[in-house]
Order: sequence, then structure tokens, then C-alpha cells
Amino acid sequence: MAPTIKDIAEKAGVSISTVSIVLNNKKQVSRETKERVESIIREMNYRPLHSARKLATQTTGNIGYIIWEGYFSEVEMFYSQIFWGMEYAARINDYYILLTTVKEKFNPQEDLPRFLKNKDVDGVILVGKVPGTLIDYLDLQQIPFVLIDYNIFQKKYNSIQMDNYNGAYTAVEHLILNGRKNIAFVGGSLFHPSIKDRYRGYKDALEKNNVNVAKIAEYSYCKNIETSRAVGESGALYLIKEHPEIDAIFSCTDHTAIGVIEGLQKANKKVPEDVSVIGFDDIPLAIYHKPKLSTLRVPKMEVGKEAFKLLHEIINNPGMAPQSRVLGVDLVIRESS
Amino acid sequence: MAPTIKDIAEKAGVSISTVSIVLNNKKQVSRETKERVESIIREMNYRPLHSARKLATQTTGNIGYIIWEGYFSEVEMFYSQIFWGMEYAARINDYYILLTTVKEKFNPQEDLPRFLKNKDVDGVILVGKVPGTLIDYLDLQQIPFVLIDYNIFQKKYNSIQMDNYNGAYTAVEHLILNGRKNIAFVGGSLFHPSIKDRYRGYKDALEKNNVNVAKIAEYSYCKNIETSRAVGESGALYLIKEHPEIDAIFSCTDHTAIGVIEGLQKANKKVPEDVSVIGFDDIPLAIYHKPKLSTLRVPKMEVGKEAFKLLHEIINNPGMAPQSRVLGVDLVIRESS
DNA sequence: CTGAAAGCGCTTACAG
DNA sequence: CTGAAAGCGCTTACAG
Repeated sequence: MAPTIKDIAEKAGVSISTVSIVLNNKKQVSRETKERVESIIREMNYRPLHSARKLATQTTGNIGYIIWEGYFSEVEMFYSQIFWGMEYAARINDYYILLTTVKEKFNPQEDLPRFLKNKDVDGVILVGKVPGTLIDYLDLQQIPFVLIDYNIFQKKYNSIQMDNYNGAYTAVEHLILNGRKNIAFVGGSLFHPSIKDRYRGYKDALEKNNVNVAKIAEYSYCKNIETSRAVGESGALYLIKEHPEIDAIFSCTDHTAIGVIEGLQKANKKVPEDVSVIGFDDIPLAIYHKPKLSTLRVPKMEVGKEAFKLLHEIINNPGMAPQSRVLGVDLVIRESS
Repeated sequence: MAPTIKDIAEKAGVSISTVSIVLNNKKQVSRETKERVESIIREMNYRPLHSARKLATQTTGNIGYIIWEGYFSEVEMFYSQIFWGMEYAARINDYYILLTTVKEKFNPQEDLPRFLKNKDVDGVILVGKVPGTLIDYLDLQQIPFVLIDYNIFQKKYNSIQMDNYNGAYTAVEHLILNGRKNIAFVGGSLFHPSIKDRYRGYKDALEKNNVNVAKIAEYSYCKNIETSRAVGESGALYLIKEHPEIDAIFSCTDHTAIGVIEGLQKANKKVPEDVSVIGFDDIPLAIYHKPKLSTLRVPKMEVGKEAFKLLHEIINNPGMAPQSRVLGVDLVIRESS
């Protein structure tokens, strides 16, 4: 059997309270007993039993990671990289991460993730466009949470954001500097705050540089809610048909961009010769694609780490005012622009 | 505060033992008290506290999922789909899954996954070519485990396998039926049992059909340990240079196949007109690729589910003789063949 | 069929 | 600085 705190106490000739104190290095313990206890712990390879500890402290030691299902209908790397960043930070603080997804159409009664229903987490990190009713539930139940790449208009929740606005601005400015004159936008729903910011960046870059200004509305394809390949493809097809002069398309995500390129090819346009394309996210597919996709790299690991850190702070300071931290993105130019 | 078993007992006018018994529906309880207790549980939305339950039963309620790092150096979907299958089965049995990776070069002293070091799992599922020293550790510590897509020569461990041999055989036979005469193989290390079986399938299909037999050795490119794109590319380049008559290549994985196609293109061979290519795994990239990749579909969700089920059985029947279950794979023909 | 009691392995006031 | 004791919320023989 694995040794318990009692075994350690006996062998060290102290009480279990003392062992517990050195374990959690709280309060003062004489150096010598501390060292003695520690050496015995090491010697017997003792680890406190998780469940016992959690029972006593009334915590779970787990955090939940909830992924919007839309994020892996396509190629699901985005959330995955974020996970590894979180895991890295969680490990240091001795938390385990429980993973699950939620559907678009979400019923708080039935679809509540198991670890929430059973109260098996101390907090939750959510990535993407998660259901509003879920967020309301967390809020109501006072379960600490942080949003990644999402936010609700006019609400102040803890969140990690990418610098969508500046990323888009930089990308479009790069297109301008490369001599592109007729720069279009293909995007999903402008209801998604991230997409909205990317669109603002696109628009502002054109306006500040006085390029293309009169045409912005016509060159903007934002009909759909999705940001899928299919949307990209039909967007490109539509735009080229209506406005054959278009020579660059900024796409709201990489998946969209890949669809855009396919549409362009169907319309017999060469990328990047005839039309430059830039995406957003830097999904792994970006470098596998032909041509390799120019895009804005989101520091996914960092996002995960930062999300955990923020959550951890919230858990330990329940009164904390909500904050959102924004991480910069990098323009990476490859073959499509 | 969340209600405890005591609250339920009081409100139902029974002892906590009785509540516990209906909770775990063991032993006999009179129908009426059972129903009364259950309705109160529902009414108060009571859930037993995980840590308390686990403390009392001396279990953890967790299983570990260990991924060989090589499996997501490329595009990491394979293990991810398996995860969702496992999660599905785990949910039904009220287990949580803890995820981590192990490096190729693994030192049991230092690199032991945290949940193993702390004994926070009741069992472990490992996918891919995990370190032998890790397996030895699990064996020694008597921690129940099941291997996915891997096995150690001459050892009898619990495992889930794909039908690598028949998959490869079918693919190569398909190539033959399509009139291909000079069918090559590009693979990774034949030390990996799965790759080895795929190679056997390739060889046997040719021999049984009396095609290409004298050339098998020359047409086999198995120099490297990896099954990466890079390997595929250099393999294709090498084979075409030495044997320009080659008109089909069976690749040991999809990643390899993608590399093979790139190599072929560099050598000015058209796929599939000049050379047919078939991969193995059916990674998501397969349908994004141009041309779309023909391959053998591994039922990843099923693999995950089955792995969990097997592990669950082992956990509950410690004496069980090791077994390996093999799942069939389906040939899916797309554009590359 | 039901209850009282011990026990799982920790943490944490409270004394001293 | 250290220890005795209570408590966290369950399960499980054991009586009855």
C-alpha cells in the first residue's frame, strides 16, 4: 500500500499536523523537523492522496475546458494548441484539466457538461463562441470562468483576446504596401466580436490609407454566420463575379481563406499573382496548403497559459474585477500574398 | 451550500446509509423508500461529492490518456478523435480523462506523467509508439493499461489494434485490380509493429496476385524511422529516380502519402494519372489535400470507445488475461488513386 | 430492509 | 513550534 500521512508522521516521530504543515509549507516549522520530515517523504516516495486533500479543503483541483463545437468541425488544432498551453500552466499549479465540448444549440438543463453538473471543477475556461445561456449559468452559479476569443457585448467578463483589430489592420496595410488597390473582405458573422474587430481593422486600414474607400461596402462579403471553407469559396466566387478588379482578399479566418483560394481558382484567378489572400489564426493547415497561406499568427500556447493564469487569480481572489487581457498577433507572410 | 448526503437523509427521514444504498443501487431497498429518497435527491438537485466518494472507495475516478509526442508533431487529429470516442464511453461510466504527452526519449524518473506520479488515475490508455520504459513502469506498478496502435514484440499486453494487415492487403489489391503493375511501398521503421503489418499486407497482396514479385525488395523504401512527409517525399524521389516505371505507391501513413505526392510532383509525375497513391489512417487533411487522398479509414471514435471499455473491464477484473482487440479499416477511394 | 458506527486520508482551528 | 481532536462527505461491514 502507498504510505499515508500517518506513516510519515510515525516514522518522523511527529504528529500528522506537522507533516501536513510542511507539506503545504504554511506557518513556521523548525528547520530541523522540516528537513527530517521532508527527507522521509522523499525516502518513502509519499504523495498526499488527492481525494482526501480535496475533501478536506473543499476544492476539486480541476478546471474545465469547454470548447465550442464549431471549433473542431473543421480541423481542430486551434483549441488543441491552447490546451497544451493551459496544461503547461496547470501542471505548475497542480490542477487537472477536464475537457469537453458544447453544441451550438445548448440547453442548460440537458447539455450541461458533466463536470459542471457534478461541480467537479473550481473554474472553467471557454474557447470560442460558446452559448450565452452557458455563460449566464456560470455567472449565476458564481463559477469562476474566463472566455477565450469571445465576449458578450456590453458585459464585462474575464477574457483573453487576440489583438484582432491591429492584426487585421497590419495585414491590410501590408497588402496596400504591396500595391494592391482593390482589397476585399470575406468574413463570417459580424456578431462575433472577434470577427467584428477584424473587420474594423480592415476598414480602418483602407480609410487611413485612403485606398479603396468608396468600395468598402461592396467589397465586403459578410453574409454568413459561419467562417467555414464553404463560406470562403462562395464569397470569393461572388466577389470576383461582381467585381473582377479585386486583387486582394483579407479573410476573417484561415479556414475561410482556404475556401477563398479554392473559389479564386475556380474563377481562374491565380493566387497570389492575380489576387493576394491573407487569413487569420495560423492553423497548422496553413503551411500544408498550396499555396502556403499568409496569415496572422495567434500565439496559441500563450493564450492557453494566460487563460489559466487569469482563471487561477480569479479563483484565489473571488472579489476581483473582471478584466480582459489581449495578446498580440504576428503577420506571417508566406506564399498566398 | 450544496446539499450533502446528510441533508437528503434528514429530509427523507432515513439514515445516510440508506441514501448511499439507493445512490449506488446496491442491495435491496424497499421500493417506497427508494422512490422517496430519489425524488428528494432530484428535488434538491443533489450530487455526491466526488472527492468524498473517491476517498471512501479508494479509487480516483480518473483514467489517464497518454499520447506519444510524435503523434502531434504533424497535424494532431488522430489522437484527438480517439479522445472523443474515449470521452463518450468514459462519460457513461463516470470517469474523467486526464490527458498528457510523453516524449520519445523518456526517463521514468523525471518524465513520469504527473497523474502517474501522484497515483491519480485508476488506469491508463496509451496511443502510439510510447516508450518501453513507461510500459515497464506500468507493468511493475500493476497499473491497468491498454495500448492503442502499438505493441511490444512477444509481450502480451492489452491492446486495441487496427487491422493493418488486411487494410494494406485490400489497398494493394485495389491497385492491382486497377491495372497497376509496378507498385511500391514507402514506409517508416519496420520496427513499429503496425507499419510492419502494413508492409506484410503489401507484400502478400503482390505475391498472392503474382504481381511485381521479383521487384518487391527494390520497390520498398523503408529506410527511416519516421513516417513523416519528409520521408514520403524523399522516398518518392528516390524510387522514381531508380525505377521510373513505378505506377503506384502504397504509403504507410497519410502523412507519408502527402509527402510522396509532393515528391512525385517534383519529379513531374501526375497523381493519379502516372502514379496512384494510397495512404493509411484517413487523417482530416486527407480530404483537404489536392488531390484528395485515397486511404484506409481507421474508425477513430470506435478505437477510443473500445479502448475505454477494455480498460474498464481490466480495472474491474484484475486477474483478466491480456487480450488484443482488432478493429477493421475501410478502403476509401478518393482522387489520388 | 434499515441504521449506528467506523473508516477513508487529509486540513485546520485551537491549545499549549 | 507542535499535537490532539474535530471535521470534510462519502461507503461499507455489521447488527438488528
